[in-house]
Amino acid sequence: MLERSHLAIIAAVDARGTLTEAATSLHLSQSALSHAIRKLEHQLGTPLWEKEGRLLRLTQAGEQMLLLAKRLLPQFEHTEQLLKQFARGQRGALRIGMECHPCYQWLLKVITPFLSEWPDVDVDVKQKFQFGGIGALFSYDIDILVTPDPLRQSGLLYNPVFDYEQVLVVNSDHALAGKRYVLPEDLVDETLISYPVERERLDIYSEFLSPAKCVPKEHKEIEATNIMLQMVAAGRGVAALPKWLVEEYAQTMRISGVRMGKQGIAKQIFLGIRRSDESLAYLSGFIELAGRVQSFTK
Amino acid sequence: MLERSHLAIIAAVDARGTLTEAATSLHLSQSALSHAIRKLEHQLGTPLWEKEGRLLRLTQAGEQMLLLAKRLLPQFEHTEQLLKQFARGQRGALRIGMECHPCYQWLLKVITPFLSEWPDVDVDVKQKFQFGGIGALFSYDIDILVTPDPLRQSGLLYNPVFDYEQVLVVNSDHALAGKRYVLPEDLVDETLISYPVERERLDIYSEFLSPAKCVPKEHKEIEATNIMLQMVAAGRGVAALPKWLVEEYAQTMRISGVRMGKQGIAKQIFLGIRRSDESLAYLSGFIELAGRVQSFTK
DNA sequence: CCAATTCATGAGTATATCTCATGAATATAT
DNA sequence: ATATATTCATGAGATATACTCATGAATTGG
Repeated sequence: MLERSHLAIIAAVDARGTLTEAATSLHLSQSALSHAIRKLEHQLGTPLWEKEGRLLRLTQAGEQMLLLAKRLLPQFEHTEQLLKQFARGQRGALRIGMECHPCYQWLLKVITPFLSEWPDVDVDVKQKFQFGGIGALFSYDIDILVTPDPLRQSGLLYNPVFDYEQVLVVNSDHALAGKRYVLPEDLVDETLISYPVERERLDIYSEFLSPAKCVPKEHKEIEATNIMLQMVAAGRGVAALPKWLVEEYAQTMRISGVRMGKQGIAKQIFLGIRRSDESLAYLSGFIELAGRVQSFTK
Repeated sequence: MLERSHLAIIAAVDARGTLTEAATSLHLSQSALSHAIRKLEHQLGTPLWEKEGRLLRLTQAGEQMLLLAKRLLPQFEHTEQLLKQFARGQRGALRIGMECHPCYQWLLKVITPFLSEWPDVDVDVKQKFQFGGIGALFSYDIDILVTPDPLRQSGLLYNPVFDYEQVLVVNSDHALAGKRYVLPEDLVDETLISYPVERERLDIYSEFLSPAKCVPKEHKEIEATNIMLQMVAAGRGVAALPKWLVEEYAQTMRISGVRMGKQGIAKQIFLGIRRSDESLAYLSGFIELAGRVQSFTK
């Protein structure tokens, strides 16, 4: 069977002119090459070289093989380079899954430096999962999951990347705007605006309203953070969002954040990965970078 | 070093799904494959597969390698096919050199059946040689030499392919047209038309005129056989050509052939090849075919 | 929960490959 | 012309590689 080593031999002999020099360039003895050639020619049933004086000249069959060598050898080398980069974790595709709507703003701040620090790693962000974020991790649809719920499972690894407080966002002229904190009862006459996810996954219900058995007067769902805040600024409702996000928007919009409950709602964002990917350099690179960005936004 | 066998493995595993089936398809034991994979992954420094349940799934590095395999393996196979054809002598390029101008007509009759009998062999005909026909053979400019002069040399092999008589061609109304044979003296008032080669290589000089110390009144050189005969038919001169060729043209032109000297000039055409090419099937095929065509033209 | 199937592993063997020490043929220099 | 250096070829022995066999551990489907 024709092997890469055979292609290397024919290319080396062509490049160096003599068998002896080709041998040294391949870190082999001249004898080894001679034997290898003899064997190959015997297998193929046709000579690849003919002796001309004390040098060798390619036969037609040899020319064909040289053609193949010149075509294939660079491809072997290229892929070897690529695999070396994979081995060092320098190259790959990082598919990020999001289970935390407002985190998108934060994510962008991580992705920008990541892309320049890992120029050979492609990044993709996905937000919809058929079987939830963890399912997407296990089914290799994504490589890293941004989530506030670290559902510990064997095979997964969670890294906390930042803490924040979830606050109520209201119009700056709203009666609740100046308060130190709001109580569940304060919202029974309000219109609540949230991302379109199940209520069990909204902290304002699970950690604030539901324990007090309160519900808002109305509940609207809006996908885009920006629009959501436009609505709040227009006095059309209230929302629950990370404090840092609200503070950012507050510079250009008439909105304010108010603590929910006396203790406030403390949240934490985790990056989940498959344990088997733990050694991937660009993955740990991403997580490390995410930690740095946290302190920046604080 | 990445080898073809590695590409074969990754392709087989991809095609069959399991390592076990891939092993049998490669005529190897499952253990052999497992060892080979382990070693390769260790060399590369990166896993190519990850276990998923009891099956294997490709990593990103593995995907890259599979891509390479799907690209390169068919090329290996194609060239192997080609080399097999070379080995059987079914494929090649036959470069024919001509040292015999009128033989071109005859050669065409050989080439036509040859092309259909050896569909994978390309044919090329060359007529000009820097260092003569034999030099062209030795320098691999041509593979077969059509010549009337078999200059025996070690390393060359000559095969006679046909005998013919070189005759004088005259206009049918010429005074010499009806004669049994002409003598050198008959040509001293004639215009001789020949191919543009040195006189020593023209038989009409070396074997007919020169021994009798005769020269024609005039000597013109014309390259194309057809034009040469047009001139003869128009009574503008006489020429020396193979008898069979003259007889062919005589059917449509007013020309006749006349023997030169009482014995005539007997000629023989040889096909010369390099001894090292003796085993090339398509070469012996050509020579054999040339012999058959001879009897056809006789 | 058992039987079947998967891949992994260690040890021993077979095979292929390489090196060393030559030889024969050819080219180059004296 | 003859010596000398260089080429590729070859045989034998050493070394490294690859393969098989027997078995184990993990997973899956009935």
